Amino acid sequence: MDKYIPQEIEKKWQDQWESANSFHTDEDPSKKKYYALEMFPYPSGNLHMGHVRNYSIGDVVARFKKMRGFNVLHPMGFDAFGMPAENAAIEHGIHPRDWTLKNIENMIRQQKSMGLSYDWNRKVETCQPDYYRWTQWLFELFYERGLAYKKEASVNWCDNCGTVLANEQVIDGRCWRCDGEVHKKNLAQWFFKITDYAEELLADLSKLDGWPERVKTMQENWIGKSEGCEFHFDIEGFDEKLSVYTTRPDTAFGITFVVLAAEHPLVEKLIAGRENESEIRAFISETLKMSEMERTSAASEKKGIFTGAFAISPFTGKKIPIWISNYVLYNYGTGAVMGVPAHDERDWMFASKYGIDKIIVIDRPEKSLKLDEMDNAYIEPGVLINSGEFNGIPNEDAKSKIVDWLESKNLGSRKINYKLRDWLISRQRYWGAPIPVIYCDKCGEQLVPKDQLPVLLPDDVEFKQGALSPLATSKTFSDCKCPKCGGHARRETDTMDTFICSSWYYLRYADPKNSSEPFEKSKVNYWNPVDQYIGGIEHAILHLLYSRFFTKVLRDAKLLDFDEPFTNLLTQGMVIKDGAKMSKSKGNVVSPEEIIEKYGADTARLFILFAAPVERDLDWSDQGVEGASRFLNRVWRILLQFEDQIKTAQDSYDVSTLNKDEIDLRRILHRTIKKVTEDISDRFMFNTAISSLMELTNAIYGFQDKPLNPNLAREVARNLLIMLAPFVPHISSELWSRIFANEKDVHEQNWCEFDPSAIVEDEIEIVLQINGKVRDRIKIPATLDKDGMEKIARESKFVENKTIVKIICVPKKLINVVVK
RNA sequence: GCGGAUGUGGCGGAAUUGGCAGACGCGCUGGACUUAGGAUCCAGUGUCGCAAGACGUAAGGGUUCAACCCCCUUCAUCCGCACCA
Repeated sequence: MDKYIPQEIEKKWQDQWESANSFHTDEDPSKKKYYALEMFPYPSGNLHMGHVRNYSIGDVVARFKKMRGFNVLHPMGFDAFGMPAENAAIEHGIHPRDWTLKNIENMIRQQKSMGLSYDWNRKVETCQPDYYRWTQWLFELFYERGLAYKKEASVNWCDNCGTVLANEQVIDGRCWRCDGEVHKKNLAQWFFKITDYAEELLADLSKLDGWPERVKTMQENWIGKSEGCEFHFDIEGFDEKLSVYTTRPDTAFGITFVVLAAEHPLVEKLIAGRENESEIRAFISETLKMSEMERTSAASEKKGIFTGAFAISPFTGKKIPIWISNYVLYNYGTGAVMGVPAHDERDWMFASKYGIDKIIVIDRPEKSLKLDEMDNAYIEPGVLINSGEFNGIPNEDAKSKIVDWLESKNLGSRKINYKLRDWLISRQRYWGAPIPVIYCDKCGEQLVPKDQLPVLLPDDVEFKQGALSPLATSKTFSDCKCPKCGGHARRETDTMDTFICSSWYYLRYADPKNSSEPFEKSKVNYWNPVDQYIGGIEHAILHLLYSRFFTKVLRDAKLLDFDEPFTNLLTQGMVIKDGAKMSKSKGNVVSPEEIIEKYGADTARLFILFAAPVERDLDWSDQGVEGASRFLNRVWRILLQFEDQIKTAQDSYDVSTLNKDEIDLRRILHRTIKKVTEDISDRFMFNTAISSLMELTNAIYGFQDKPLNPNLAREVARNLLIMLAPFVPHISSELWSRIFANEKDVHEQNWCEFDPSAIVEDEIEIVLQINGKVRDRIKIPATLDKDGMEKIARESKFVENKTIVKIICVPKKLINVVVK
């Protein structure tokens, strides 16, 4: 018997699959389609273990579904635009394109060495003109639909990256990519109007039954819907109105101050000419200097200053002092809030600090509130007091009654607010899809005509750290003709956020070579939505929210006929080692390439699928890898030991010729088929599926030194290899080709079915409990009914001399006798 | 602070509907084969106990004939959000 040498067989099978075009897919309306997709990688140059895990999971799903008869789409591509390529250009003088393409080449080589069942004919690379042409085309579609606009705004700026960032890309006040500090800057930038879809993006989360709850919760929080009302105050001595937004109109009679954000446009008017104007201005500039982080931290101190102006409460007619404070956000609601210290914790702190009045307007049901006994705002439910005609109404009911009142007096109206902001999509970088817009002095902003797309990236640019838009340094790029008047015009020199490229790639896979449109509608409607999407939790908001937005816009544009891009989402856990995420700085990185070279791809895949459930973090263990390798060697040896007998055996045979041990083995086989099938298809429990395959293998070893019916050996080998195939494709193909030499490759076989009659046992072991404690294990006929079981229990020596209170029988499981 | 998750041997983890806790793997111990073993095969391996047995799923309580699983309280760890009025 020859030895299992993965290095030899893996390459052989990879080449064979590639030359046979084994994983090529076409639309086939006669078959049920299945679209398995792993998040495409950024081409950093090398796969890391997170990729290996991601692709191993996806490959099991794709191969399994294929064996179950689905027409499977399983593509791979590269999210190829982005900063690192540009940093390489800055640091090493290599062009981002060359750097990226070289990295892609290496990563494809590594992916191929894993034996993944991708249809490589469908590869997409977002940095290629034949792809970004359609990214630009989609930008124009958004523009034409009023969903892309340019405006001057206070935006997030990362100095390191020399570009603006979307809100979603700012993590704890830092850049998602380089971790550098982000600060605010006023710039004219392009936005996508994702807020138009806020309600649908929120509401449709309920359709996503196949998504993890926590991802949906995160998106829900990010969209941040709140229902309340907006109303306005008159300002004493000014012909101005001051609007505020609140979710607590029921507390409105308790307003004792109003607070403006430092940026609020009214501030300037209100403070002009006050005797302490310079003091107020100093406060404002100090507030504006604070970083976003400091200002929005709930922990930071609430500071404020009185403007000297008064609003008039529409509820009580009283004068309400107008303050400015650092705790009011300008970009949410109206940038101004009402202060009700008795019933809001922030207002309580603020009022306490500056000696502002507090008025209780919601009273506690059990015991009346007294200000001097309170050291906190009262935010529980209660009944309105000090609220004029609304006194005595429970506060929840009062909310809508007071809004009705405001609406009837034309003072305000119901209002829904979202935390979600429009998506800032322009970037002052080179390595991205140029925004296809032309500025003409005469005709204004113009889209590049569709037949002139793509707007190609120029080569004559300078790459400099922190430089503004490298495209602006090109001699040739900016100058152009206005598509409308033909006069001199200039191009937009910003590029698009790479998240735009990745917001539609899963659609392009359906029709990757189309040169007349982004994709053919019928093809996208056949393959999409993605049936199973697999990737890391880090995209819970960013990519997954943007893709949902894109899908909805494209649906409204009638380019496709579904509402959600990803029917089922699996968020894999991280690969960690020694308790920490693998990282160069911690020195705990395990290189996939080295593992594959040493043990083979099958071992790497098997270990990573076996070591932990897919959604949980996986602790890398070199010894665990050894264990996986050991198992494959065991499979290799035991199957080849029976090779000759199996070859001469029959596929259909009379199972009544089997002896008792053989019947047991056959039972284990069919139980394993049942379990593995369920574990893969219903639960994604690959770790337990593999463990039962190990148990089956252990059971075969019981026949290592004793005769095994060749027909059964053949049945076991056939099914074991079919079940192993999605996990460890190479060794499965190799053993299959040796044992079932004149049959098609194991990956072309149908998945196995279990034989229910093989699982049935004549005699089963049940547990006898006395007062819930296990006292005995008894063998009984499987057909024995409750009465029979009870009889056995009564005759048991463990019941002797005891008074039986009750007997509980669970068929096929246990008997519990309650005694005194 | 709010929201979500997790907590089981020396370790990774099983236990699918409330019904034998610890499957499978790692590690460890012993044995076989062997010049040798870091290969392979076999056996053992939750804790205490000579044993019968008792105890045991973060801690405490509850429901139940029966609880890792359901309910209540507390703790720890991780993740997300975090002045959103």
